[in-house]
Amino acid sequence: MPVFEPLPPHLNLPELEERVLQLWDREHVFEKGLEQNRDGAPFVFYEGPPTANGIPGVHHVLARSFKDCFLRYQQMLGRKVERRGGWDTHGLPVELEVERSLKIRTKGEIEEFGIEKFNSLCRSSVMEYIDEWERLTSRIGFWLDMERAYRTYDSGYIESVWWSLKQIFDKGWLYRGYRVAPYCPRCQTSLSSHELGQPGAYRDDTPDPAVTVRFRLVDDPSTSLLAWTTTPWTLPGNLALAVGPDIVYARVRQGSERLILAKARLSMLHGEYEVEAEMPGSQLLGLRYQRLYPFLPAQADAWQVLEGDFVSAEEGTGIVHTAAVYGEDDLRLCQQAGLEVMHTVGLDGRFLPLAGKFAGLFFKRADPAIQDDLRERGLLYQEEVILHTYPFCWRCETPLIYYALDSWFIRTTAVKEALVGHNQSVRWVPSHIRDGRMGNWLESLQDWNLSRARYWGTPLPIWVCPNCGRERCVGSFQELGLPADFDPHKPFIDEVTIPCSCGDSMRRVPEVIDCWYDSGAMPYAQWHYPFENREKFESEHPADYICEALDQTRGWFYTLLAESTMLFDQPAYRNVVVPSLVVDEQGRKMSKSRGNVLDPWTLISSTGADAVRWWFYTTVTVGQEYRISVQRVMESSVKFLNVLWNTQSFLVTYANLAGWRPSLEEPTGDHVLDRWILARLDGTVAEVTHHLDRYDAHSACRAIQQLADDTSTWYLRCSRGRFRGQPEVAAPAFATLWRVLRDLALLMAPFTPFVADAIHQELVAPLADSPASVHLARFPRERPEWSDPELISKMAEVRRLAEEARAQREVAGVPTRQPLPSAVVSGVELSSELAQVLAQEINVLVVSGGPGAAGERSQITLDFELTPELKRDGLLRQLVRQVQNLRKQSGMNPGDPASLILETQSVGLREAIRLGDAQLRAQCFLTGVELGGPDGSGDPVRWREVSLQGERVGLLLVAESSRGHGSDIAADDGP
RNA sequence: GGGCCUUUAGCUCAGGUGGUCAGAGCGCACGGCUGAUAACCGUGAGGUCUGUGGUUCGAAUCCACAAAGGCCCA
Repeated sequence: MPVFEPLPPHLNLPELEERVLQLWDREHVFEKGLEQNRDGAPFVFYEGPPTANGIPGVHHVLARSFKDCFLRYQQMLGRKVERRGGWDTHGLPVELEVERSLKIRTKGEIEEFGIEKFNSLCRSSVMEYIDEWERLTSRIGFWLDMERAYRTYDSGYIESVWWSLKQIFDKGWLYRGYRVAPYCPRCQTSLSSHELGQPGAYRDDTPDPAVTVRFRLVDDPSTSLLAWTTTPWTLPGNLALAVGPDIVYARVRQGSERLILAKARLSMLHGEYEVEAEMPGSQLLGLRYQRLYPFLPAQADAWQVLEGDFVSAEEGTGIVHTAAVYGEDDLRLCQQAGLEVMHTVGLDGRFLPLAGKFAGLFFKRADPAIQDDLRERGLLYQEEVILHTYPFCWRCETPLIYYALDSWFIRTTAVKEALVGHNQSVRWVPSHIRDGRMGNWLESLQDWNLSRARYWGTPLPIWVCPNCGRERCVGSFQELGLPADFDPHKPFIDEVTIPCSCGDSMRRVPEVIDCWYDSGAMPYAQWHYPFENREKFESEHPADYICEALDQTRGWFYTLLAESTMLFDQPAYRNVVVPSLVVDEQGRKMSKSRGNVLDPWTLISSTGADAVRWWFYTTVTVGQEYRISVQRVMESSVKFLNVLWNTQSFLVTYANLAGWRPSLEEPTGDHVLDRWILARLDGTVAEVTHHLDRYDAHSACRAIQQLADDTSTWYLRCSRGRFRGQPEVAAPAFATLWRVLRDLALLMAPFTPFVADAIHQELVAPLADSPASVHLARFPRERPEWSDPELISKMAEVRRLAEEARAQREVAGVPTRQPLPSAVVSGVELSSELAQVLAQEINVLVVSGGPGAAGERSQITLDFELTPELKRDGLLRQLVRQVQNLRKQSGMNPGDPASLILETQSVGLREAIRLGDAQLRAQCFLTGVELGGPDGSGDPVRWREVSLQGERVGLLLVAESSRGHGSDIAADDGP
């Protein structure tokens, strides 16, 4: 009865993983792991909620691989690691999906359809692919508690969000204001950045008029300020001109008029001119000019030159025309100057009645009319057509208009310093994001535009009295007398009114909030804080660790930080790992239109999830792009998982053959190779721990891979003889290899949870009292008694000398199989054990030390003098090799008895066989060696003619166990 | 227009704090080893470490500028 389960000859990873999944399921390994660490110190992880209204892609596998490995690591250290899943359920993308399915495009159509029905469709749409998500999550081995997952549309979740908004409202940080947004006058809605990111939203080479306009000075109408704009339709709304205070301006005479513009832009003048004066922009401030149109009501501070930090002298005239409500800079400037801002164009994109002869004109159509008008009045200095990038509505292709809309804001700028400070305390991986992408974002922080004039979202809990204008922010359902299970979504919540102290009824504002606020609220809202779980939340916030892709910097990473700072004056997470993008083999972004999207299921079913995970960890450092393909993942898998599997397979084969059994006793490690590989193991444990504590999976995995490689290509290679030797020789080697593989499985468990557990099941499970899964075991710890840096560096030297020796053999034309009498090593002191390892590896009888100064590069010199005995040994070794080859090709297993019939004319070979008979029988598991000829069957597998040192030799191998039905053997898959 | 990242052999990528750092793997050619192996080892072809300046006794490594690609924001 073999101790270890015999292994299939080749590793079939997808199949193996399915078996491990069944084991986890059967043994409740996930639940047991949580239970086991119930009293451990919490390691808090926040799951960034995805939206399940689309199918998951390869990039989700990436993020989830990184999420998983650090959680498994911490759990193996004994920490209590809850992993509550969550779903992001609100927002415009959800609405757009439903709009598509209903084949409607505008808000009017939604309201006609009915908000209640519409929102109910949104609610189900958002969970449409939830099964798919759960299936993939489980298949890639990401352990996540999906049964208790939070959902941002749950009433309790929304109530927590309301609570938080009330905190912010009470601090005076929630206010109503204007904001300029790209707006589609046909769909009558502003577009989110998400929609602007849609392919085709921005179009290069859009032709637009570019006009240079004279603004005549009030005090001297023969002198004009020149301003340049590509949106003539905004000119009737002009309120001010802006100059840069440090830009140098010039006043020039041209014919009978004087013009003022930036000195650096004089080249745009046509015709002769004469510079009369130069001045900095600061000297122009306050200069008053005649307004172009009398449409807007007069106000004291309008139509003068103001200072604008956004003005540059690289385009136009260096003087910027400002219509307050049609540009972000414009709005800011006019508000700072205390101007009352007003629209000249309505929400339908047409000029308002106040616009005189332009009233009713669609804004784009007004361009030529306004140009004609200004030209006739002599105010147009120059006009041309330019090509530039301009945004269009991705739904209806209408050119967008930057338009100031009424909106609610959170005054994040009030806590800017705290945000910057808390961000500094976070460990970012890769580190540059902290001061780069995130740091810069915080430096140029704007107030958070919170409200959305949409339908499917958390309703903004602000009620306003139409009579007296009183505003009230509601922070709980109880305040409204609503039950806990009330559905607070539109349209239901809009029917709830509050009596106002003035006697009228307060009504809720119509807006919902930015769904990013929802996701940023998950630390507290997932626990319905502060209505429930007060202590739990307060003791576990901030999270130890989060992980999402790079695109979340200004998304979730920011909203978590912002809300946590405003509500609790804390960061929301201490460590954040940020994997970059997954792109195709050529480095291009994956997109449906390119047709280069790699389906995660295709990938996993051909390579296995562990291969994909390992590839993600090892291929590049976090932060770089992942150029993925099935082929590439496969290559990395062969390099590591396959090698490791074969190492295990070797142990299993020979341990079963020798009847060796594992025990919990420590390996004795007397042999230099055992001491060496244990020292390597110890060093690797130290290294991996060091890297994982710093959230560096890449370096940790590379160290593990190096150890696996050393185990296979040096430890095993050099130890093969011992494994086949007598029990007292073999046992320490088995014990050492077993221990290395066991600990490798532990080290790998966070990264390749399937293979690690399969190795554990194979090697460790035969022991009594072993953990039911590698994931219920503890992570290895350093063993100072194994540490031996000196031996590690000496062994590196031995490996280098072995290479040099092989190179010398090649030059001399003597194959490694031919034993040589001796080699002399100089420049390095080798112990006799190491000398023996080297001697065996390069096949010489003796390695001795020679002269050579310490410090100089070590060298080796081979002695190529052959004795008849050595020649005979070489011959015998070549014969052994041929017989072994024949055995393998015949499908025999090591240990299967066979007898050999051999035909040769060579006296030398006959002599070698006679003297080496015992060795030949032992190494090749032969029961008998006879001289004879072919059996006449002509079977090329059984009867083989080979050439040994120029002599023709015929070999016939007869398997003992299968005498009489030898064809069964020949039918095996062979070479 | 702004920010961040990347640019090292045909391909994929390593190279804390500047001084054997010019490397590994894959691929190719030739040879070798091997009863675990789709493995391993050796030799060879192939690189002005994107370019240009600078700091330094010395730079792939630090600084500046430029080019190409990617991402985010506008």
